[in-house]
Amino acid sequence: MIEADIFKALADPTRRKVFEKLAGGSLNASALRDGLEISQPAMSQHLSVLRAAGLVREQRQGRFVNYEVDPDGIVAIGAWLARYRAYWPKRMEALADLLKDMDQ
Amino acid sequence: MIEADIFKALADPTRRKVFEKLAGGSLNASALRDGLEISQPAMSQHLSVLRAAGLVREQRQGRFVNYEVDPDGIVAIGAWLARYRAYWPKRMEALADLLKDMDQ
DNA sequence: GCAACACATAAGCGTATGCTTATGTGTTGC
DNA sequence: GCAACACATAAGCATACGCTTATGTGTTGC
Repeated sequence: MIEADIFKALADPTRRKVFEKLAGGSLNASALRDGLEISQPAMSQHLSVLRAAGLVREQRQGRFVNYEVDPDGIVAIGAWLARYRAYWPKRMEALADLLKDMDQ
Repeated sequence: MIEADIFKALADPTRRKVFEKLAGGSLNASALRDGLEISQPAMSQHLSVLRAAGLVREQRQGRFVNYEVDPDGIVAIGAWLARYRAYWPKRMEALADLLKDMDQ
């Protein structure tokens, strides 16, 4: 059950901040530490959790490891959210189109 | 920051099961226990967490308390997801309409 | 080769979380 | 009133989680 990992990963405020940073573009682990007062191992562990959840993917470049948002995680959340379509208010009706595509 | 509560609430597998049950319709705390091998206080605590997160809302009816999905929680998740629109794959493009409405 | 660097992993520790049992609060119906 | 019921809260406990320091792994450039 990957959605378990996703919600657990996003439950931590630091990981959400990291994810949000990556939404602005690809960054390596050191760059991600800027602003966040956190040790290097802590960041490494957080990135490991985000990666295991499918929210982030990595790409080695020399001795740097670049991280970026993994669309798969985004899709998984969208798919989960789509299951509760019956409770979407009218202004979220547009999501119905998403569900339609995902069912295929 | 309510989205912190939302993701924390959904990080627990039992609470996700409860939420999914409620997606099928309003239920009271005892009925929600059916199938889930969990004590009455545990369920009460889970419901408290879900309610604090805005995912669920309650309605007293005599000595029963009926719980139902709170659309506010759904919208909050949708709004969060909308922030990462740039990383949605094409088949999630429909969500763009949601973002548009939410920005108003 | 080897020193410097970027990152990952290991081990240990304090706190948060989810569970249990016990008890409290509020409602129903006799 | 009071017994039965539905649910909430309190207290205590085992485990999970996030952090730290220490160390390991892999890459770069001299």
